[in-house]
Amino acid sequence: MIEEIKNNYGTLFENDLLEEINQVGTFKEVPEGFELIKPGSYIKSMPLVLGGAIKILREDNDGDELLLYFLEKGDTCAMTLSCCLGHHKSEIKAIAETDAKLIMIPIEKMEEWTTKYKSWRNFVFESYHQRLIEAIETIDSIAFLKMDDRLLKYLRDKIKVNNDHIINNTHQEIAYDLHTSRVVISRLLKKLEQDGRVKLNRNNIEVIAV
Amino acid sequence: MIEEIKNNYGTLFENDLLEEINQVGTFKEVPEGFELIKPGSYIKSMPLVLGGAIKILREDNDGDELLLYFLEKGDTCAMTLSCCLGHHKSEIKAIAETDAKLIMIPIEKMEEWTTKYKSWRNFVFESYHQRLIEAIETIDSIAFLKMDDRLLKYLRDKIKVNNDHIINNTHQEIAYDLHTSRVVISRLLKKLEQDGRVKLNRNNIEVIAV
DNA sequence: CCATTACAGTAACATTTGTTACAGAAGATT
DNA sequence: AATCTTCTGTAACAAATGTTACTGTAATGG
Repeated sequence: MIEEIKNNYGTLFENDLLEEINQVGTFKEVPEGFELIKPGSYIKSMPLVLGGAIKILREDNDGDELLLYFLEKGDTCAMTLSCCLGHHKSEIKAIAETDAKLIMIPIEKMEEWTTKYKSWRNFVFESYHQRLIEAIETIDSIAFLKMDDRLLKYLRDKIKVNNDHIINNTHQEIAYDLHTSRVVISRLLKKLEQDGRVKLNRNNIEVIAV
Repeated sequence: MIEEIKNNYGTLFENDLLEEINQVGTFKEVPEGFELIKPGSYIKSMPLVLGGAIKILREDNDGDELLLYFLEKGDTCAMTLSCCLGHHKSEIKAIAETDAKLIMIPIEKMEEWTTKYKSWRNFVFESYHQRLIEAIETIDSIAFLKMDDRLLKYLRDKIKVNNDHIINNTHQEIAYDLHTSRVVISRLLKKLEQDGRVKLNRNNIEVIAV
């Protein structure tokens, strides 16, 4: 495992810390679609992403969803962080977007390392900063963009995290992520196809230019 | 000054730290409407709020605005924090919502204290957590609520931070904060007045029940 | 006091987004 | 092959929000 940790975090953390992560962390491999965090649950360990992508969603009381952002390798979930450190409940839902590899760090260690390792502290601060910025970018999208541009941004993000120009999702699934209706997405995708920017198939969207 | 610091942060910080804040912090009093942070600027000191309220806004490239959240006494601005610690540019705009009292902490001290004081570290983590949650609540509002409910939430927040049931703003100003048009706000406020929930005057909204 | 400006009210209309309903095609199941 | 289910396309319509234009009235400044 140590090799994979070094690949992703080697430049960030000192050797002592890498060694500790290797000692106390639990390696975890999850399949696409696996629910890592349920809203309202308490979290006892924090994931460091080694590979694959994790989708972070917000869910309202009616069960309506909205995609907040994706985590990729080298990332960690700031919400989980703060839930662990502050002993708050989870405010979000996390689903494996692709098959993913993680290391789970027990919450006691996180607190210990915060005191012990400057690099860990910086990592935690930097993670918070990144997530706050991503949350604000999400706000930008919803507040300032119309649905057509939000869809384009979504397609771009999907391509990036999946590293593939083919998006294997139904229109309904996309509608959930963007918190709109299936018909709206179908309508906009059709428009994009007419403009030659995507090619639509069943369960599958081939992105040509977004 | 030390008394005011103790009033707001006495339970949070140990005496040594309070003393240091008193030593190195600069007391600052700003009038309502004062622009504390411009988007895109670099920030060299971090504000701790002693009194009054600060409004944190997001601005897009066209100059369109959206209210993110308010800071009150005992709060600090997580975006500023992370800008300082990570030496990033400001992503937001901060305006004094009311006359406000602040202590400005030089950025070098912040980093020093992060190593030195556990209470400071926890404060910083807790601030990040709060701001992340507020950002997510803002996302909830925009994504899941219609404009009428967003307006109600806005009125409630205003009452809270100003500690006054009279809101001294024009419809246009409210429209800016919620990123919509003046006509829409006038329309919705009129509806609220007809329902007996507010009383409308020039430059001034008397909130009865929201 | 008069002229000017800022603010609020309202109507008419455009646009965007959401909803309902239905049809046909693609897969899956038996 | 016949049936069933899921996914997509489309039309028609409804609701929410945004835009333009014009009004009257309150406040302001000479």
